[in-house]
Amino acid sequence: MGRAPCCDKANVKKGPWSPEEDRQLKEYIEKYGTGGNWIALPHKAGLKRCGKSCRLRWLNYLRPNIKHGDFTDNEDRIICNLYASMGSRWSIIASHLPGRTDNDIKNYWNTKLKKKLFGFPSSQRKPHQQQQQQYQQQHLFSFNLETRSVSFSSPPSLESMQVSQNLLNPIATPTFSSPLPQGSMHRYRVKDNSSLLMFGSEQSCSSSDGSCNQISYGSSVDYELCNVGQQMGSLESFLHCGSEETEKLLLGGGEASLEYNIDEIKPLVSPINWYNSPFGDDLSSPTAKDSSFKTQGRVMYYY
DNA sequence: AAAGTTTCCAACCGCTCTATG
DNA sequence: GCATAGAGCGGTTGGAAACTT
Repeated sequence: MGRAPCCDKANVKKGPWSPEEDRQLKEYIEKYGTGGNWIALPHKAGLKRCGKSCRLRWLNYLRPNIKHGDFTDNEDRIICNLYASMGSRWSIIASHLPGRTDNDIKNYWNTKLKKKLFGFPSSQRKPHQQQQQQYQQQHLFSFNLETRSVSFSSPPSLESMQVSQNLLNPIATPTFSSPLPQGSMHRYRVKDNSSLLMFGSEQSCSSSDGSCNQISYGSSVDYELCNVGQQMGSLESFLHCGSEETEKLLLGGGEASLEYNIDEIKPLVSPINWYNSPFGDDLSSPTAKDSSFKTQGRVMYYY
């Protein structure tokens, strides 16, 4: 047996809110508050709406001091920074941007900021299927030991994670007091004894119909790597070093989290575009289909 | 000018978490 | 400890507006 619906769906109004409904809801909440019970609120306020719908309307649109549109560069940076460290935790990200709602930030990320970051100008439109195909082909990431920068083209699958774990000697998963993204988390020790932490949820693509579920992915380096690479690559300068600073950044708190430019954040949030393959764009070569790791000079490629 | 396509965002859906009895 | 209800969250969708052909 499924759970009971939160309201009588047959007798509630759906769709866009009218100015009159807005006025009713606003007046009621300003006078009586929510009473801690959204389910009962619409009836008391004389609205034929579901409680959840009222809550959403109030939180995302009617409550005081809500800002809409025109995100500043500084807000962009904060969003990217937090997305890089914790993924799509929109409510937490919103809590760092006064006046912004999780829904607003989520929409902004999905429709504008992601494209801005990944360099898709709005005029460069591609049919949906073509974009999807391109995305599926680029299952690559590279880790540059010299610059200590990590570039993701897309997250590895769970199966390939296991292959890479064998080859890279996984070490214990570190514990952070800050919230980390949901999904898988892996830490690898690479050739020079530095280590790389990866986290995120998986993308699943169906070979039969070509459809893909959305992914959420991030990467980070741990304290050890921070310590050895303090002055070297963009990742270290992004994350800083030392437990206190790192935790601040993972939590998105503190002044330091605002000091980085978009280019530094790009490699951390991007599932595409920044790999550096010796095969160029020829991803159809037979070797590219092998599920194995190769090292080429200082750069490690994943196929 | 019309038709087709894409973008954007408000709103919905369904799930998990938490409080309560 | 279990069941239930409500709150909150992230993902998805519908449709209007904007843009392209």
